[in-house]
Amino acid sequence: MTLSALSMQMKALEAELGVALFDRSVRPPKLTPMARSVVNEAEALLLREDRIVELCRPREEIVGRFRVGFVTTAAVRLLPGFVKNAQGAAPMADFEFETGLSKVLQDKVVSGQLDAAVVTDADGLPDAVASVELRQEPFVFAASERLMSGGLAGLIAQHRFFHFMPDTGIGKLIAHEMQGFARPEHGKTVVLDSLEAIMECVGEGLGFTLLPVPDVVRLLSKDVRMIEAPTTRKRRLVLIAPTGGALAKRMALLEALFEPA
Amino acid sequence: MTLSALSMQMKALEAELGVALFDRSVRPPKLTPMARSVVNEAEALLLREDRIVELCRPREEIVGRFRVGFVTTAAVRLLPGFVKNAQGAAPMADFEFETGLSKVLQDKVVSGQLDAAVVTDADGLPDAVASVELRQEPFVFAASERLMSGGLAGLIAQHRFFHFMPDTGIGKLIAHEMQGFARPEHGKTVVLDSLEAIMECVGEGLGFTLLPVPDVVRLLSKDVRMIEAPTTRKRRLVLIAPTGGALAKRMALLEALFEPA
DNA sequence: CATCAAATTCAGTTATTATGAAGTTATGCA
DNA sequence: TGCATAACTTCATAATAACTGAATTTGATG
Repeated sequence: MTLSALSMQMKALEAELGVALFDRSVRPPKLTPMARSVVNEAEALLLREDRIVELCRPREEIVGRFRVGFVTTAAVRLLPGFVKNAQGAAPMADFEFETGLSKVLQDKVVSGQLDAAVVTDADGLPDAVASVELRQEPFVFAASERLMSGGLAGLIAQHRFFHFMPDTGIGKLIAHEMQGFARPEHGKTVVLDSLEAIMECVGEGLGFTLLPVPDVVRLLSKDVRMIEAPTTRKRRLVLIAPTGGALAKRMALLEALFEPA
Repeated sequence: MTLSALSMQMKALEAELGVALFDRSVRPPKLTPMARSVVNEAEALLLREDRIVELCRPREEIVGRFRVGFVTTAAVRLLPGFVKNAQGAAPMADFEFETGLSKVLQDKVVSGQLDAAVVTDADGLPDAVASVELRQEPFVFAASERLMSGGLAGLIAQHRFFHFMPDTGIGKLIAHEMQGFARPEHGKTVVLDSLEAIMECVGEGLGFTLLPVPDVVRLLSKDVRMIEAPTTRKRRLVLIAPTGGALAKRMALLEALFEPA
């Protein structure tokens, strides 16, 4: 850079900021106290600018701000561990989270509103998303010990059934399994959208339910016993991302963030 | 800004950073996760840029990074209060400090290496500096009670004199005063460059000294008594700044930072 | 698959920034 | 103190970067 160009820039900056930055009564011109403050700030500014370039340097690590969805029933158990793992294994990445139903999250992944989501894979995934399986969770019947005297068949035939939302991922699997059992016609099924509420009712001896093991275990109260479901497909928790998207190639890295501590 | 110009800037930024920022397979193009991170950083960057402009906005307050000198013998007492006051009354300013002899600091103010300094005004100040008086400190004789029996005249005539550096601001005033007293020819004067050491010796009963009141008081040990000096000029602590400099007009604001809490 | 709107590319223009020569101004030495 | 010198600034001009509008390509919609 020419001295003349520098001089013009100096003048221009003084005009722009509206303050005297240089004391030209001496040679070489010296910085005013105000200018020293400006330099201070400016150096910090340039350092931050470098951080953007640094951020974009190619590396074997997840970098970016990702929007990740968690199906409500899994968020409680998977999200805390994810945040913790991300802190250590993906410090250059940050995440925005939202929870919702599997179907909703899946649509948002397809439409690009989410970069990835953890959903229940009940009836297959569209081609538009790539997926990896995170967990397989078997279903169990759960009921108070007092209702168990008639065995599984008696339990199902005689007591109230607490059914988690039949139109959700988990719910569809539950409904499917229940078709194999004879059930009284009316008034014996209660649909609820809260795992916590279901398990509370079960704990009170108000009936039985059929849910994935980890949820039952997490919300278990004393006197409640579990009976393995004989035929049900397991609940598959899968991580999905748009096919061909940047994340689809990084799936393994992202998947690692879901490992139990 | 035209859409075409925007498009070109988008492409240029991607080339500069070497990463894909936009997913152009959809309309409107959407940000990649990496781009969202970049946006995050960039917004913070712009905010900091505004801070520089804000810094330069004219206001009735001291703004800038100032280099201030404190004469060594005053730094102990004045600097802590100054820092404290500055925190409250001049939050937009910051300061670099150095300590040294009055003469050295004064030269640095004249040459512009310092923006201001607190010095002892022993024999007048050059035209090149503006000044305000911060403190007037009378001199006192100090000696152990045991040496006081012969009064001031006896003290001076018979005991060892601890003389603070005669070539400094304070030292010159001390030397001037001592000319009015008859002193034994040889071996009775010890020159020291440390107020602390002098007062320690005086405390041990090894002789007497003549120093500004605040320093004596600060370092007083038991058994040491003070006698007011009869004729001495007081020590003047003055704040100086280059004449015509930016600070010379703001002297009153700066002076306020030296007010006792 | 055709159509339309949206985004990009390209060529030309304008605005910004840099250069080199000429003119000022502080500094140092007689 | 005054003159010579080097340092800085100013000005005219050249180089570069950014912008605009028309033409083209490309994703979205029926």
